[in-house]
Amino acid sequence: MVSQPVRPPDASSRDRLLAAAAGEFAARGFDGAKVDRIARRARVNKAMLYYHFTNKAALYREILADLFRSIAAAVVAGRQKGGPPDAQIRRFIRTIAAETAARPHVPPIWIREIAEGGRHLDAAIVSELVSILRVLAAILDEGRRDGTFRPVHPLVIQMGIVAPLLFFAASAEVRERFQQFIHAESAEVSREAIVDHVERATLSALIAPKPSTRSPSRPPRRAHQPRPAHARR
Amino acid sequence: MVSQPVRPPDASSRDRLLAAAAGEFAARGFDGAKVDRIARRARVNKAMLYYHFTNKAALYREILADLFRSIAAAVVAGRQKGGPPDAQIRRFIRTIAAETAARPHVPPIWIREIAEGGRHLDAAIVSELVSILRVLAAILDEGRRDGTFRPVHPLVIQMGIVAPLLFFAASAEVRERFQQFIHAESAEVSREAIVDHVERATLSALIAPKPSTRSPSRPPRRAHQPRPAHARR
DNA sequence: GTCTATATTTTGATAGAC
DNA sequence: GTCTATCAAAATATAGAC
Repeated sequence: MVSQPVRPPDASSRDRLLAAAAGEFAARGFDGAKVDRIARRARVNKAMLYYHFTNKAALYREILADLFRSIAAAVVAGRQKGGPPDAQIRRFIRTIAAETAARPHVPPIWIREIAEGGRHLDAAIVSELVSILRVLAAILDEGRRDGTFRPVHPLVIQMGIVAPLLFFAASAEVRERFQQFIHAESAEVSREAIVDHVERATLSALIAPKPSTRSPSRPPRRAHQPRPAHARR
Repeated sequence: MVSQPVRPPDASSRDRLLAAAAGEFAARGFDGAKVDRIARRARVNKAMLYYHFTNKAALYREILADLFRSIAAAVVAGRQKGGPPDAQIRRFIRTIAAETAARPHVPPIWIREIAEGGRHLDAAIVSELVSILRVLAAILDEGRRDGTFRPVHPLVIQMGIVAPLLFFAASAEVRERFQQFIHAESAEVSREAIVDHVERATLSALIAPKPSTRSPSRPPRRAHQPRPAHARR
């Protein structure tokens, strides 16, 4: 049952194709990515691509699946470390940030899938995405029962966290490209600055207001309450 | 100097092409959009597209330019209404939200441009984007001199605001498509829920902490200070 | 597993009549 | 301004030898 010798038969062509494809898909999107270019980038003959993968779409789905699988795994692992809700939120944020920083092709691809209406997502992939959301929902619920968090839509919080992180990472090229126009007032932004802001913004939006304390120039509006999350199912 | 009769000579083919193209580009991206499909959607002969526009790229740039021009205009107009910094931030957020809600093709296109590294942006378009950022920077600066806001990178705040709003709007299709998988815990989210959250999160992250008050489970970390924004230029 | 053709389809773009 | 017909390039995919 030892399926393969310790060192896989050939770590080269298939893996190189995957790496090259990830880069190409990230930079150009599914339709903009060209099979010839992927092969060339991988320094592999184009026919090899069709030897290893059914077609362009299958190759893309493989990358998508792997991408979300690993992020979901990291998030789930983080959840298991437990701790107080606000610390868990911070960990959630830093996990996403770390994953996107470690693999630069993630943000553009993720972002594009959103814009694309999830046309390339299949059930397996969606289930990974869902498990990310479920972790967050669990943390939020814990915090709510705890009394530290106000009740919120997990999806809203998800977007508040994930969107800025992805945008920041994905926009590196635009920012650099038009640095000259952005002037000094906001030239380079460090990765930590974003992560910090997302942490601060998310948490302070989540923290249930102490009955006494008031924010300076206006009393905080009541949030649109989501149904208590137990309605169905 | 009355350039044209009250009713423009023909509101049809050109405008219909623009509308159809906006939809197609939003749904498929530049490379995924097909000229034939745009023409068909506009119920116009394909040759007409090339009569009105130089080529696919020019058509796309026209849409991009118009899109950012109108958002920038709305934001600048909002700025001129003045008021206390936090109210201005709220207005900024609601302006962006309103613009994206009014024109559903905006979010996907905007998002895609980020992922694309701004490959299709020309100087004119970038200048509109910059003026949006400049408005925000001005508000933030006002708030900082005011003592109500802590010093921050405008771009960080921009992303914290714009990214979730765009994501929410652009993800409508994905969310609906996989509603079944998201379970009840976070089924539909109202547009106001997001806008509310973005307001709350942004403002509470911005508000300079009253020396006395402390957030519950951990003292707020010092932000990574940006250089005071006066260094160069 | 790898490579050289090559088949096939799709797509952006234009010529030229009306 | 509008349409038909058509071209030429690009791009996905495969056959088949090694």
